[in-house]
Amino acid sequence: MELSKNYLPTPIESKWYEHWLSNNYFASTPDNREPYTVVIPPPNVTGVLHMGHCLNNTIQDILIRRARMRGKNACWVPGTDHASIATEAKVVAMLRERGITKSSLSREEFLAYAWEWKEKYGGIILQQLRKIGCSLDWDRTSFTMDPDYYQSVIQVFNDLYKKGHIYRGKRMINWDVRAKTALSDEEVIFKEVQSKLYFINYDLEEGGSITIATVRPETILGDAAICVNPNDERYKHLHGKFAFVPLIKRKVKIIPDEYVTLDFGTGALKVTPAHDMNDYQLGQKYQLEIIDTMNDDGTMSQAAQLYIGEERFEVRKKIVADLTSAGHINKIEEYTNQVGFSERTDVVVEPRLSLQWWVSMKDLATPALSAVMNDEIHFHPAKFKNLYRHWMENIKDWCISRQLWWGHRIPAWYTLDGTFAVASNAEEALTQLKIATKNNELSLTDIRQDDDCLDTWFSSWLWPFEVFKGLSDPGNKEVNYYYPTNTLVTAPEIIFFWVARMIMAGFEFKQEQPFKDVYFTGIVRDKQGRKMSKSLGNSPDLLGLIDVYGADAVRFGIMIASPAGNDILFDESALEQGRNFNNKLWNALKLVKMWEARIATAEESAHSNFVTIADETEGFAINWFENRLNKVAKEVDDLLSQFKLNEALKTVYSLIWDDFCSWYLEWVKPGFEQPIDAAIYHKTVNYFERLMEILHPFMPFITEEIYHLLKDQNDDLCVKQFQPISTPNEVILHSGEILKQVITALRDARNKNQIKPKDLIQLYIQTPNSSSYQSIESILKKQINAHSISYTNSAVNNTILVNVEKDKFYIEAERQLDTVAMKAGLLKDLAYEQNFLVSVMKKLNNEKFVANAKPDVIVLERKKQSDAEARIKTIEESLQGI
RNA sequence: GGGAGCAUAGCUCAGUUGGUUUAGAGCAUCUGCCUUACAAGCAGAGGGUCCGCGGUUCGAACCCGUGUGCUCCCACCA
Repeated sequence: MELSKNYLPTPIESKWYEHWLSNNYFASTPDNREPYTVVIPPPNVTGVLHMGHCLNNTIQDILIRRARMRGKNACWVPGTDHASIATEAKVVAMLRERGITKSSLSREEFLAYAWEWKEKYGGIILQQLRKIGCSLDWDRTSFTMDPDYYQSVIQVFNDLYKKGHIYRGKRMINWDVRAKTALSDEEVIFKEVQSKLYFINYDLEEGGSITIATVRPETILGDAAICVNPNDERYKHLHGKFAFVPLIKRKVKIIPDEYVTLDFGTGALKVTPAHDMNDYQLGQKYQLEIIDTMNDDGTMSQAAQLYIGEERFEVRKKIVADLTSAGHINKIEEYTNQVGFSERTDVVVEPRLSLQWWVSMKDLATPALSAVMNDEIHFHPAKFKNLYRHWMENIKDWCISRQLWWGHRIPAWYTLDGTFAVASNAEEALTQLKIATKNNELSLTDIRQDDDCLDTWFSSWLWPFEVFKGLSDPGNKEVNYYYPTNTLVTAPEIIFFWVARMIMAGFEFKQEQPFKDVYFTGIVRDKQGRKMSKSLGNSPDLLGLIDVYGADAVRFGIMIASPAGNDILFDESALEQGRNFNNKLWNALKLVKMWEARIATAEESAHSNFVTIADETEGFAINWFENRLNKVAKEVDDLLSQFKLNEALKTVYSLIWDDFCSWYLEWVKPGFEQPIDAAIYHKTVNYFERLMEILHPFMPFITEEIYHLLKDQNDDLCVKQFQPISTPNEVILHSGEILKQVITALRDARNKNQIKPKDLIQLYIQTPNSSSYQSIESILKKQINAHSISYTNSAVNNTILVNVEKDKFYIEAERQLDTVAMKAGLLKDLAYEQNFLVSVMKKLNNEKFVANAKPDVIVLERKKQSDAEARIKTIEESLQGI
């Protein structure tokens, strides 16, 4: 079979993904193996695959594939999140394009469109995950609004309500006065605008006046107090005194509170609890009256007393004029501030108080905090523990109602007079309401369900157990087997939104932690360190990149650039490195396939010049690489156990590229058009297979392909089990390192002396233990292009001298020697060694060091000393010879 | 404003409890090679005041203090 010049990923990737799927390799069912479970952080149904997903899911796939190859029952659950805000916005936009406004539709009609949208676009991202090779158990695909899941969310709401953890409370929301709807924070766009800061005099009850500063003079009609900093000397005498709101003469108290900054405006703040978040909190603290001076369309209400029914910005102009004529305007300054605008209608957003549903978090947070602090749940990297602790210790209550239709509708029903009941369904609510209102005549048509739906996170916090129907079918076989899950892989930005809440939900509803390890990925940024965003247009087209470089190269590129716990600066050059690595593997395969065609016959093997595995030299190469393989396999395994995926990949990369390709294959490579010993060939194939095993979790496609091309296989790498790792022989490994060092030093000498690569040299070795070199002679010859190697007891004249450790090497070539350069090189080496010796002797001559340092440290320093002395002696001898 | 984190080669990062490190890797750079798997390659090399200052210690990239610069999260200021 003819192999292509370069590796061509596309057909190979689709071939193997189909093959794995048709063999059900990704499907998991409970059995007697140990489970390894990962639930995907469900992407939004609106999502299309971007770099963040790619990183996140590549990591999960590496963990899952490794677990599968380690004999675990690996189960990776896919799914999507209904993402109420994002999806509703998409659906509204789609309707707008069709000329339909949301307000013209009933809830049922709107939801029909939303489901239509979800069915059409909601699965795109899951399809895209197949492209990057994710080995997800597709039979388990879940959705946060599946019928059972939906019911569990409702049940959780009821449960928390019964336990007294859910309550109703006021909250300031973003109100769009044109669309007459609440906006989510994401839908508010802050723009810098040129405003005016008005300084307004309020008359004091005891005479005189106090001046406050505001950019919204129309809201003074809702003022309930004036607040000053308690440490502000200017106002200390006014604490507890009264002032009058201009125009309407409402009497308001002057209260001291730390909230007020001394150096802004006049240091005196008007407090308007109905129209400002912070003022609302001050109002709560001091039990101030809440005067809502605005209607839902942005006009002034009855409570304003003045300008009733007039539009807010008109009122601003009028009230400034009226205040001026009444002599209350002290001054007006230009002022630049940030003002929120509605994404939908571009009108200025009005903060408005409304009644919302809340979860009290203190009790839920307690077990969730200690689980992480006691490392029952391990955070990787651990630095996120601090952040988590700080947030959990200062946890605020969670507002769970959203003014949206797409989501889990809040299971609360109201009578006309506002009496409400929380229940699983309308019938149950009716029963409760009949009792509450003492009205047995009440019917289903008299009660109305809450219009709002629940925060998306109120469903996704159940994800780790509800994907196994842990609540809808409690104690079922699956949840008992797979829960708690093993590893959660997610971005640190949702540590509070999602991770913390899943931990709370796990303890609250399953009495058990949801996962054992949490791996926080970095944020994917562009080359300049900017976050990837649609508006910057700096997110690359991932599917396009996969087409160009192949999925394995994309996986490689993103992982090699992704240090644990740090953000990744994405650069296409990393993908090139991945593609080049693919080619390297492919070419190594081609070399081995060439050998396959030239395996030595019995006669050839009997030939006296033929090298076999039994020869010392080839035996050394085989022996060395086998040990090297075991050594590095263990390192990789340890790194992966510590979730250092990026270091693990670097280590495998270097094992394959440097140790296997650059050293080992060159060492065992037969001479030009020579056959290869069968035993060496089979060993090589076996090593190559093991390398493919180790690399498979990172680059599944090419490794599977090479695994099958190497020889006929009756299994697939995807489900193969890792071969056991034997303990490496450090002595052999060390000899290998010395050999590499000698080869490199001699090649360097060739380079520096401008000996052409093709020119053969004659090498003389001066060493006390020539036997150690005799066993590697033919490798050495091949690697430095020498026609012969001999041993000597004294310096060889007219040669290039190279020192490695205590041994001397003389290169004889048909070239004029540059003794000046050679001497300079040796002097440089000598200076380095002498300086090194000085630093060692400084320690050893220090009595305090000898008295205080650990004995093994001193032994070490003494060895450094003798080694350095020996090297200096060698160099000095060499210098004398020049 | 409150909190968290980071600072080591041109870039991205390793560097385990302070001592085999006058500091390692990959990428980039430079030199020489179209050598019979691979020029998307091979061989080799150069490159660092471990952010500044002070301290602890026999010994500091590592521990402590301080200054500077950057990043993120939360609240965003009338």
